[in-house]
Amino acid sequence: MIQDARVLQPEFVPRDIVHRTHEVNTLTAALDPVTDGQQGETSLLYGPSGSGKTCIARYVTEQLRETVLDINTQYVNCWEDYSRFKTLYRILEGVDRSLDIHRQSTPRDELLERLREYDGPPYVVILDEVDQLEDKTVLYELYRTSGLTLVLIANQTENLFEPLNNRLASRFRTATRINFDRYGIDELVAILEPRVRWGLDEGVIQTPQLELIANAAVGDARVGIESLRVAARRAKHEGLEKITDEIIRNAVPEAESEIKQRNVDILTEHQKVVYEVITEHGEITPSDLYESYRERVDDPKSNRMVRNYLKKMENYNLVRAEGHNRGRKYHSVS
DNA sequence: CCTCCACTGGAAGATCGGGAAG
DNA sequence: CTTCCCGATCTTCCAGTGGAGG
Repeated sequence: MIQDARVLQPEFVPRDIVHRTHEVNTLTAALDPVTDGQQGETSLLYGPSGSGKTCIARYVTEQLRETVLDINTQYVNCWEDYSRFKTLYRILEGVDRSLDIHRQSTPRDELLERLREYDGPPYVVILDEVDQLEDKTVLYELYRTSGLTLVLIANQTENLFEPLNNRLASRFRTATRINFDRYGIDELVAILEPRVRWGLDEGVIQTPQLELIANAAVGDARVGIESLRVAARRAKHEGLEKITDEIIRNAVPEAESEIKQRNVDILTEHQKVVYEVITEHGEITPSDLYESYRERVDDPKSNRMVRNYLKKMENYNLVRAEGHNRGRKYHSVS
């Protein structure tokens, strides 16, 4: 059934990109100065999740690494490294300058200074989920660091630079903007096909079934690939020769709930309680929510802290907030 | 229409845990 | 050992806001 499970991982970057050629070319052009040892243009990739932003960014930098010998690249997921310190640390890691910063008591600006001292070859840094950075000023600090070329990735660009003051924000608005749309059915099928070819035994799944997946994934490649993986795993588990339509119909919702479950797993105990209260009620007002939370835990956190938890869970797409001020209600996500 | 107040989210400072320096 | 500094987490305080309910 399964030949190479790596190909079915969402992080897998294919050798050839058959779509998004315009996006690839635009990003390649923005990074072109790097091939002459210069600093590239800052670029900003934006669009809905599963539309190929991360994949394209990694693909283009991979290509650069193959054609240009003298270059450093690093991928930073700001969702995981959401603080200024963690982001800077990860970037230093990419040029092996973080070795002796295992200690936490380094002077406040040591990390940024080290980065500015860097005088090696061009350094391309991908900042994924950049809208999740809680201290956006680090963007400006990085922008002003010579030798660094930034590739920013975000879901939407609406309020991204709002926390920066106007003068700084306007600099970022001149970045090369690359818009990603949702994949169409045919495109999604074409993305799944090579993964089927390399990842699965021959003949276990046919094109019409890939269309089923593509339809259900509504343009989200991550959901599509995850669904394919779940379907193959299920078929293998049931000892089937082929992936049936029945399996696919169940695989897509299961893939979606697995993606969600991964986010639930990383919540703290208190956050999980808040999450449980919301899912049990389906819809609840802030005061009722905090009241229930208080009853369920020993040593409850403050109301303000629970609001931070809620914000975080909203970002993780685990809960939905509706209404403003007194009309606010928290919903579970179906 | 107006008023009120539940709710949000920024700011500042306290606390905690951990690692380094004295 | 103590002291100091760090990031991370959390609390306290509060200004601003706009929907509920007269």
